[in-house]
Amino acid sequence: MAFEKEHKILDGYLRDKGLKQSAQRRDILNAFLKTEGHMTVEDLHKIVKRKNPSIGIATIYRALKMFCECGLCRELRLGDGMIRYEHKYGHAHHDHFTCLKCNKLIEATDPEIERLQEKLARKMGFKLQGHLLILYGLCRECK
Amino acid sequence: MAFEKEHKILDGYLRDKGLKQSAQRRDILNAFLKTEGHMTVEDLHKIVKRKNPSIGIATIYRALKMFCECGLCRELRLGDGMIRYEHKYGHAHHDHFTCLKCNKLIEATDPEIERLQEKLARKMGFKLQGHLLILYGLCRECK
DNA sequence: CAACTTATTGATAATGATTATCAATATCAA
DNA sequence: TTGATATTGATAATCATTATCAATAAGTTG
Ligand SMILES: [Mn+2]
Ligand SMILES: [Mn+2]
Ligand SMILES: [Zn+2]
Ligand SMILES: [Zn+2]
Repeated sequence: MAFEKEHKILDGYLRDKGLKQSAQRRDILNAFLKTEGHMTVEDLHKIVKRKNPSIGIATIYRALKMFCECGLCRELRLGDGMIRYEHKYGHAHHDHFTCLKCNKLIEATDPEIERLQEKLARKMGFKLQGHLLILYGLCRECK
Repeated sequence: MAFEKEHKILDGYLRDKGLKQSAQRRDILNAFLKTEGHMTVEDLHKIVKRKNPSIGIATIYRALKMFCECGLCRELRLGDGMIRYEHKYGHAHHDHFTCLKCNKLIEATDPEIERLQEKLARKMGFKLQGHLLILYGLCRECK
C-alpha cells in the first residue's frame, strides 16, 4: 500500500500530541493519498466506505482537519460552499484556475507572480505569510 | 443625500427588468454608499435599521445581490464564512491584504501582477475573466 | 493478561449563514 | 381607482460544518 512516509508523518504527529492510532484514520489517509484530485469531504467518505462501510462522515471531517495540521494536506476554499482538500506533502505550492463553464480545476504557478506578491507586501509594510490566488475564466476546451 | 449617479444606475436596471422602485432599496443603497468598508449583510442591516427600523434582513440580502447585478457592488468572500460587499461603481479593481492578528483588511493592487496573471492564463490556453487574490500576513502594526 | 485511563468513533443534534416560501402590502400603468 | 404584479418581512428550509455523547478501542501499567 506504500505511503510509508506519509503514515510516518501522521504517526509522529499523534505521538507528539499523545493521541492514539486508529484503523479509520489509516484507511482515510490511504484513500486520500490514492486520489490526486481536490476532494470534498463527501467525496472521500464515499471512497473510504468501499473499504470500511461503517465509517461515519464525522470521522472524515476530523481526520482531514488533522491531516492539515500535520502538513499532509491543504484546505482549499474555492467559493462553492464546500471545503476541498488536496495533497500538500511532496507537492510544491501552486495556485488554481477554474473554468466557469465546465468547472474544471487546473493547477498553475508563476514564480514571478509569487515574487511580486512578496514585493508588494514589503512595500506596504506587511509580513507576507501566505496567499490565495484563483483565476477564473474559460478553459482551452470551453472558450 | 447625493449619490445621484448610483441611484440612476439602479433605476435604469429596474426599468430594464420591469421591476419596481421601493423606499427600502433606496435606504439600503444610501446606507451602503455612505460606508467605505467591506460590509457584511448584518452590518448593513444594523445601519439601515437606524433610518428604517422595520426593515427585514431578507430585504438586505435581496438588495445587495441586486446591487451586484447592476454593477454597484462587488461580493467578497474572504473565507470567514460571511459574504462581504464593497463599492464597485467608481472604484478601480483592487485586491486585498488581511492581517492574521488584528483582522484588518487593506486594499492593494499591482498592475504588474495583473499583467502576469493574464500572461499565465494565455500561456495555459485560458481566457481569463477574473481573479481572486488575497494576501495573508501581519500588518505594519502587528508584525 | 487484566485493569484502567483516555482517545476515538458514529449517530445525531446544533449551528449559522444564506435561500425559499408566502400572505400582506406597495408600486405603477391603464 | 382598479387591477396586475413586484416587494416586503417573518419565518421555515437548506446545507455544510461542529459539537455532543455514550459506546468502544487503544495503549499503559503492573
Ligand atoms: Mn491543487
Ligand atoms: Mn476592497
Ligand atoms: Zn472548461
Ligand atoms: Zn494587524
